[in-house]
Amino acid sequence: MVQSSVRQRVNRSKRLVSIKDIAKEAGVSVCTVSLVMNNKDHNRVSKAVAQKIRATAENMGYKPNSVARTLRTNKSNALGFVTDEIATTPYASKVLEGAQDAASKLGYILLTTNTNNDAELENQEISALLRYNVDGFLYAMMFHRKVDIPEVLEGSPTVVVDSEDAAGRVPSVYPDDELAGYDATDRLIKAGCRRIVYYGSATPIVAQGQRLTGYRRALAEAGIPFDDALVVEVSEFTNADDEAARVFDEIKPDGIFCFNDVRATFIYEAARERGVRIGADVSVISIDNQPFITNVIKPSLTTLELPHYEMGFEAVRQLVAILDGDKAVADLESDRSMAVQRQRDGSKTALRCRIIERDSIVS
Amino acid sequence: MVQSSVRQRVNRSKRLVSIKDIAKEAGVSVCTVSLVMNNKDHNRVSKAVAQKIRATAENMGYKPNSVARTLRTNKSNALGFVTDEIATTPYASKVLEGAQDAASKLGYILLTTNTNNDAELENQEISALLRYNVDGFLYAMMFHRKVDIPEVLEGSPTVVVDSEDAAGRVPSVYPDDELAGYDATDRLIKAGCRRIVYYGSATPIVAQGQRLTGYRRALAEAGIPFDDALVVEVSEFTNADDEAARVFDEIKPDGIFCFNDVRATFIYEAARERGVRIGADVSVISIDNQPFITNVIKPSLTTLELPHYEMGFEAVRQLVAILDGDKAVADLESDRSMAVQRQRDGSKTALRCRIIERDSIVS
DNA sequence: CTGAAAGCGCTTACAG
DNA sequence: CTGAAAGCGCTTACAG
Repeated sequence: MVQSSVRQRVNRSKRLVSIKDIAKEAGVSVCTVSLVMNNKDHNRVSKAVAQKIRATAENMGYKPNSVARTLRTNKSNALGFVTDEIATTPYASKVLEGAQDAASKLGYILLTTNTNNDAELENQEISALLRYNVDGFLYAMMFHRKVDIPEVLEGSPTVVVDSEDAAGRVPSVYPDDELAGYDATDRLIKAGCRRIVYYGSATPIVAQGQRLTGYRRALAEAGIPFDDALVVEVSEFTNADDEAARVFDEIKPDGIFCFNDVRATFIYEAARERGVRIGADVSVISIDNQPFITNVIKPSLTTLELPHYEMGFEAVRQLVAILDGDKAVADLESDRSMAVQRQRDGSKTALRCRIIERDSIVS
Repeated sequence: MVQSSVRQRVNRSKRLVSIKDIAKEAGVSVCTVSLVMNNKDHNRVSKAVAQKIRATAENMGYKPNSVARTLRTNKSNALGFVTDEIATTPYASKVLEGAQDAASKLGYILLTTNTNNDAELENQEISALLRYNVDGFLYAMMFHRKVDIPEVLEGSPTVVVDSEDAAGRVPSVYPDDELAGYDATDRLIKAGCRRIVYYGSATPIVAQGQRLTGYRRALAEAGIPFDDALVVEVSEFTNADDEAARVFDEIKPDGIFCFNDVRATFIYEAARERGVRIGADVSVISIDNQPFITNVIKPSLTTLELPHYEMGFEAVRQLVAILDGDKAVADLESDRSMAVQRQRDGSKTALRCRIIERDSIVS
């Protein structure tokens, strides 16, 4: 069936050079080699011997066998990355990228698995990773919610990504949706808006409540009274058109804060139909930063970016801190994670969303 | 720094129950247990003893230790998944999802890593996976091109995903771009179009050439003469607007086959400015199926979907076939991979792109 | 039908 | 400063 299997040499018998080969070549014992290879030779192995061992290891292209080390030490330097469903949202897979970068820098590798939102499969997959002796888990969700940590994970250090442990026990890294709501609203206020619609979500997910809270806080700070009539509950699949029409025909705001980029497209369409010019007659801001939307619609959409990459990166940082101590992660700092403001509350880490300025706000 | 580390118990000393524990409990030797656990007890262990062993294993919650097995057998049942850059294209991460599903069904796990298109980093990352004794590699690219397989991969069975090995040696799984060009053009012809523009890419990537070839084949089969003036070379970042204008003002086609959904948005914009009604006055089809584009623009865009999930799935199938033989993958069949038409040419597998019917073609 | 023994590559007390 | 020995959990000839 697969014809190429003939052509491609399957070299399973290949053995990498081992500590034993080096010991033989250098004329010492394996334990001396082990000491040197682990940099534990100070005051225990003579400089000359150590140097000779290092040289022969180099020459022979020695690479330590992680499997053997794991078996012996019960420490794999491997992390399990468990997702409910990869990439239902585009760019959510940036979480994995951030996690991979941090893991790589800290000397860890990632074993990834996908549970398809199926509890039984989830159990199986996690059990499989456990058999490979992973040191800990990233439990990564596709959007911000309260989750129950599966029982199989008990006993393994775990960090939740893009969600919060409902029980409040497992450290969780997620976007600061309250601050995002505040920042978005505040941006409109700074642009001179006084009558600001929150074109929100009809689904009571975590982000909806928190962004609304941030919206209210920004209004309060600016001395603008909160008006319930300016809060619109929108479902992408049912009332988005009608509510967008109502926003322009009845509410007539000078600023609109959209729950996400997809919802913003309905506002754009309604504005276009009415000849209302976004970025000139009315200001619009939203959350998500899906370039295929934000750059394609005219005028391009100012929006806040969810810190997917940063969540993955930060979650690994915290997990390794638990595993190996804070010193182990002290040197870890990425340019991209610099952009993130940490706001710690016990075991929870909320990451700030960066604003991406484009052309939908009146200047 | 991470305060939760205090609260969360790090249970590294925890040992899972081992074969030895079962042997002791059941009053037999470890090798007998091993035989039974691997279902190699037929005619070698008495039924009674085998059953007793199975029962105690069940009771004690025994899970075989993959690390120990790997060390002993030099077979890890782990695959390395190497990408150049995760998710520059949204939904490209579906490749990983497909790979994970197939791997899971075949009893494999995935170690994933990201090379950020950096040759040195790539080497390091692959070496790291090698130390974990992966049995083979998926070398997954983010779009269809000819790639050179890195030297470190030599000696390890490898399958290329969403690209072709330039040397033609390593099996490769990628989208059938010629057929996609044919299918898209043919769909327009079937809708009655006779003057069909190929609004293609200015960059000479593999997909561009192959889709153009498919476009020409469809025209030829329908007896429509090829006209060079109907082929437009478009860059998203420079001439897309101008060329879209030219399409309507000078070429005046009855059908437009766009290289991808992003380019289609320029056609939509130009049509709108001119009052040309897509789906009524002119038919448009494209390739990619980015729902944030295809469902949001009006009328919704008929497009061909790149088989990301299927490529990942199929690549794992082929890799495991190389590793364990065709019989090992005989039972593997996913509903989603059913949709794919296999067209084999030596070590190459081109997967057909499915058409997603929406409202941009005149009916 | 069952067990004793060796060994995969490594680390870690321990002895000298 | 260096080495002999045990052992992580498993599998695989081999002997009986």
